[in-house]
Amino acid sequence: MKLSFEIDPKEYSGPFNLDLTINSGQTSQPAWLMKDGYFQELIIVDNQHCLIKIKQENLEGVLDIEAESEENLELESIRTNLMDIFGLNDDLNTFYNFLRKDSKLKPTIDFCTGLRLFKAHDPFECIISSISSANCSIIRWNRSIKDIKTKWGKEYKFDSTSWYSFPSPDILKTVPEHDLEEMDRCDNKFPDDHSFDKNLKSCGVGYRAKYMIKTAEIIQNNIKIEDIPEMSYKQAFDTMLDLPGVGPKVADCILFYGFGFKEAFPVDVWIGRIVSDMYFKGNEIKPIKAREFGMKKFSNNAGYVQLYMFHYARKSGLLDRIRQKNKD
DNA sequence: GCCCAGGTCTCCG
DNA sequence: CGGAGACCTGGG
Repeated sequence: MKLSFEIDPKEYSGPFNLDLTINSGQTSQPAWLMKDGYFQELIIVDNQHCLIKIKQENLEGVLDIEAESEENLELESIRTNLMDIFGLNDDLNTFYNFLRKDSKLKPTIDFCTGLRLFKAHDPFECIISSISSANCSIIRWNRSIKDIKTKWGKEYKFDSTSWYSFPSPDILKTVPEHDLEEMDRCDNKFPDDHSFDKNLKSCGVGYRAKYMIKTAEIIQNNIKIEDIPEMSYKQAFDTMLDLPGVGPKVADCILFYGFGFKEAFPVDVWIGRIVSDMYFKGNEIKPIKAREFGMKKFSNNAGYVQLYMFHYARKSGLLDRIRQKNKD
């Protein structure tokens, strides 16, 4: 099934910059592939995998969307999904009024106009990729996620291009952790080239491999992912903390980028330093304190403020100054 | 070849 | 509870 439709700016409140939203380095998922002028990704709609191509000709214009799937899908389901993924239900005008009331935050608007939450299209993938992102470079964990998809995901072909879904918890919980385990499982029927590369460590995830397998198992056995959005923030946070490889920073990333909890304030070293610089005269405060500060001060806007703070710091030169200061 | 970045876990007081 | 050190890998 193939269909195309548009989303009109009248359907959402405030500006939207698709390119900025996809490429601002938000920690939920690798950026969507840019090809033939469209951002493209395989997403899940009504439990079906569906290839989305989306384009924004100009910032005031409509979004052009093409969708393709093996089964028939409701256009309205796809629209609802995309509105959710790109934060189009968030009222940016109201948010900007909030930013303008804080002299420290007001300047972020000019650097971030149209930047929205880029929400994960698959919450389980978001949980695993957030675990792989901890203590790891963006390039490395993006590559890991791609590897995991090609090794254990299901293949979908559209226009002779192959797309791979992210494997479900019941698949991921059974994958071999490292090459020795993979070898043990193959009953001495070695591959011709004697290479063992269908194990998690071969995807470059390092010591996080065991966390991911255990997390997949816990989710499969003890957690209903669809219950999480119904929980209070605190309850959801504690649920995430029980997963191995998930600390406060990763938990908040999962809650904000994966489930859309707006009161989460994920603090990595950089956000910690930015908060220290903007609100504590450069006196370095501990990440856990920065988190408490952000949640209290920004409440339901905390997630978005974090997003805007980081992008602003990158573009305004603040981040470079902080970097320089930390070298001395 | 060596050192560094980057959150979480584990261990120790 | 708070602090210190280990953890895996890619890049400079």
